[in-house]
Amino acid sequence: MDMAGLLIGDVAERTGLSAPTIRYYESIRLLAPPPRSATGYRRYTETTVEELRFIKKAQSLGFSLEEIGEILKLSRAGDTPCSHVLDLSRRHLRAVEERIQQLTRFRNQLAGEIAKWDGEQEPTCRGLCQIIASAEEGEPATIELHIGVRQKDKARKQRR
Amino acid sequence: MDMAGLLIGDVAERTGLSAPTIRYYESIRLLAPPPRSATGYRRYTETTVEELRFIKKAQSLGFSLEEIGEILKLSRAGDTPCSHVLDLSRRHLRAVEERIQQLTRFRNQLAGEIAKWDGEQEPTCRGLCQIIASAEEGEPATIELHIGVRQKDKARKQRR
DNA sequence: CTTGACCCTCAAGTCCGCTTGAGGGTGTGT
DNA sequence: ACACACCCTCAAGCGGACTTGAGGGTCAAG
Repeated sequence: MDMAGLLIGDVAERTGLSAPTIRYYESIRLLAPPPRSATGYRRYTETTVEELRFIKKAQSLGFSLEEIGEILKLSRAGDTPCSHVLDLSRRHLRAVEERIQQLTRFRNQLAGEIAKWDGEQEPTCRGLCQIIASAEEGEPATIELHIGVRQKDKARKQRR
Repeated sequence: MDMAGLLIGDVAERTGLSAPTIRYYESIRLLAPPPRSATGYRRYTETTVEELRFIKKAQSLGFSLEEIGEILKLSRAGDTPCSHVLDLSRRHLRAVEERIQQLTRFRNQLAGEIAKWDGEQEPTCRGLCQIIASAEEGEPATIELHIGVRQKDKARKQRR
C-alpha cells in the first residue's frame, strides 16, 4: 500500500510503449528517473504519460530520440536562453517544410502515374508494363521511371 | 588499359556515396554485381550512377533499402505482374499522403507558435520563457507545449 | 622499379532504437 | 503458505545502414 503513482506497467498500457522501452528511455536520460516506492518500484504520474505520448508523436514526425531529448530539456527548463528555443524551433520548422515539399513533389509524380495507369482500362498488364519498359529508355515518368531512371537532381550532400 | 567503365571511385564521386557503401549495396543485392575487369575491378556504367541517385532520393523520402530494392526489382523486370506494381504504387502513395498531412499539421502548429513569439518584440527571453513555463501548466501551446504537454491523440499502435 | 593512389575481400565495429533473457524480489488473492 | 502477476537490474542480442581495419593486389607517373 505504497499509496499511489502509476506503475511502469500502467504507463506502458496507457502509452502503448513497452515497460522495457520506458526503462530504456530513462537509461538514455530521455526521461527523468521517477521517484521509487520503498521497495524500488518506479512511481509515475500522468505527466510522464503525456511526455511519452509526446515522444511518440515527435518520433513519428521524424525526430530522433536525441533531438526529442533536446526539445524536452528546453521545455523543462523554463529559464533557458530563449533565443535558443526560438532558433531550435525555426530550424525544425525549416527542416519540416523542406521535407513536406520534397514529399509533395514525390506524391504528385506518383499520383500522376497512377492516374495515367488507371485511365488506361483495367491494369491488365501489357500496357502498364510497356510504360515501364519504355520509361527505361528515358521518357517522362512512371513510378519506376522516376523510380529507376533519369533522375535529374544533383546529388547533394547527404547527412553524416 | 582495360578500356572503359567507371571505377567504383568514380561512381562514388558522381553520387556522393562512399565506395564501401556501394559495395555494401551490392552485398545486400540492392545493386547487381557489375562486370569486372581482368584484374577484378568493378566496372560501372552511367546507369548505375543513376540507380544510385535514385536510391538516395528514395531513401531521403523515407523508403528503406529493402523497399527500394523491391521497387528496383519491379522496375527492372518489364514483364512483372502489373497489378503488383500498381498495388505497390498505391500503397506507397497512401503512405506518403498520410505522412504529408501529419507533417503539415505539425508545421502549422510550429509556425503558429513561432509567429506568436516573433510578434512579441525581440526574443529577449523573459516573455518567451514565461510562455514555456506557463505552458507547462496546461495552456494552449508553444513548441514545447504541444511538444511536451496535453497531447490528445490516442496512442495508436506503432510500427513493428 | 619504386611510390602513391586506387582497387579487392572479409571480418569486425558503430550507432540507433529497442527486445530478450537470466536471475531475483514484491504483493495480492485464495 | 503458495501461486502468479508484476517489479527490479544487468547483459546480451538484433535489424538497419553503414564504416573501419587488416592484409594484399594493380597501375600510371617519375
